[in-house]
Amino acid sequence: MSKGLVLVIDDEPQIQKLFRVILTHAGYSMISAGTGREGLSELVYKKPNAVLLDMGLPDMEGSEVLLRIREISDVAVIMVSVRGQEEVKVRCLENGADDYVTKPFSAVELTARLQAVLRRKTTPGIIDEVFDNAGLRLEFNTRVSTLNGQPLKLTSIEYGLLTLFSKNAGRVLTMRQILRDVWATDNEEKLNSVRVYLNHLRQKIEEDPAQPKRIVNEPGIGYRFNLL
Amino acid sequence: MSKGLVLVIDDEPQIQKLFRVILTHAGYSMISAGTGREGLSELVYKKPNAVLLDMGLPDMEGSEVLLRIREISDVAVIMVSVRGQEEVKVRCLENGADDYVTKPFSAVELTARLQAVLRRKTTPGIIDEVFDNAGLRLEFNTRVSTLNGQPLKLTSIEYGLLTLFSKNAGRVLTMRQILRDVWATDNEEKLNSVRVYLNHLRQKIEEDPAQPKRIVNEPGIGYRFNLL
DNA sequence: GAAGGTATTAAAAAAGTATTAAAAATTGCG
DNA sequence: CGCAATTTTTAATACTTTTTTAATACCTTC
Repeated sequence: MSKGLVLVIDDEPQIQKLFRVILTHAGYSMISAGTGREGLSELVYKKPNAVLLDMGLPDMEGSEVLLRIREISDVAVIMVSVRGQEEVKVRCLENGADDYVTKPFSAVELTARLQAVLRRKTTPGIIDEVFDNAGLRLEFNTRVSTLNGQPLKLTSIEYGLLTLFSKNAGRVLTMRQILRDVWATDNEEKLNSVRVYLNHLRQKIEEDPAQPKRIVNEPGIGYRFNLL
Repeated sequence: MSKGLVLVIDDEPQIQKLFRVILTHAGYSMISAGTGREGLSELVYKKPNAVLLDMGLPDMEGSEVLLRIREISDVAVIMVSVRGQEEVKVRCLENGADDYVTKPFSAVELTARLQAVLRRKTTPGIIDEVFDNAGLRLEFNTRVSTLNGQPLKLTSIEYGLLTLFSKNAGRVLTMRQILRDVWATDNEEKLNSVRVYLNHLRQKIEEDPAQPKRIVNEPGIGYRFNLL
């Protein structure tokens, strides 16, 4: 029994082959498309559970394909890009991509991201009343937070930040997304504030704040909140 | 088999008739009295399970009758009043009335109140009308509050605040929620009043008002009422 | 080892809260 | 009705905490 159907949109045959090996080995079924146009068509007719979308396609930009996908579907999309091009990744994440992987990537990394993204998409219970992971607990209705049973004293912004993170655990949030959600602004002058507060939060919830395991930076993109 | 005997004290024959229809239909037996004096007499000799007491009687004030009743009996008493007269209702509740209905009322409303009151009176185990925590006690029916057994003298607003808090123990209430519930307004100019009253309440219910343990502030949000 | 982004820290600024007292409004009572 | 007592509001000031700002140090990658 397949774990799900994955559509790979990539024009390089070797990469296609690589994906096929990894995905089938991990228990997924895979269909492929070599162009953005073809990919969109496959999306409509085969209704895959997830899409792996290469940024560099012959007929159109990956980010353009993403926009078209989002016009018609809420399917899980993982962008596949080469190193660099951070601005593009950021734009894609803000335009609704669920995650991204950078070539070269390992099989473990890819399947882990895929699994995480699928779980988030298919579990409707993310509107949960409590977040609880490895000793960190948030009760959203009472606004109580604890770490290993001890009360966590959080300021209003710290709480907002942690709430945003916990509701998007495993995914990368761009600085802009954080600013918009917590500060309700697009004003880039507040970027420093985000960093200061991430520091505060790390001091409070990381075992070793100098070696953060939960709130990790994705250089040039933003931050990822990991489940432990 | 009757659900119980109800004494109606009211001087208007039509109202008497109305009560009789409603009560007998709901399965109660009913006796009536047209004056306060007559009502008290009936109470002594017939020992009803509940009394419906009209506020406007020819010989004496309803509140006066209530006081006389309470001198000799613990019977369930529901006051019947016309709309308005809030102060009178409050005073009656403080003087031991179990509930009140406002004319005009529906049959459903009356029988529901009656049933609730009788259940409370006859099953002492039901304490959902009481808040009790670490020496602080509120009886919502009678509007009586005590701290370590000593009567707490609360003003109307103080009582409203404390009721709101006790019914939302453990969760943060925003200033706006407090304003809406206790002051019935969204007018932000009243924010200071909330602070002044929180101060009053703390003086009355906190062991050390300078180091409040029950009513704690969540800066930027509002206040949390903690159970001890 | 320069450049770009990131982390850390401390102090300044802003926002929010506590407390007090007196004025205004309301209520209870003769 | 009108006085006295109480409750509620207003306002001023002191105080605390949060948030921002800004300067400096730190990594990583090329």
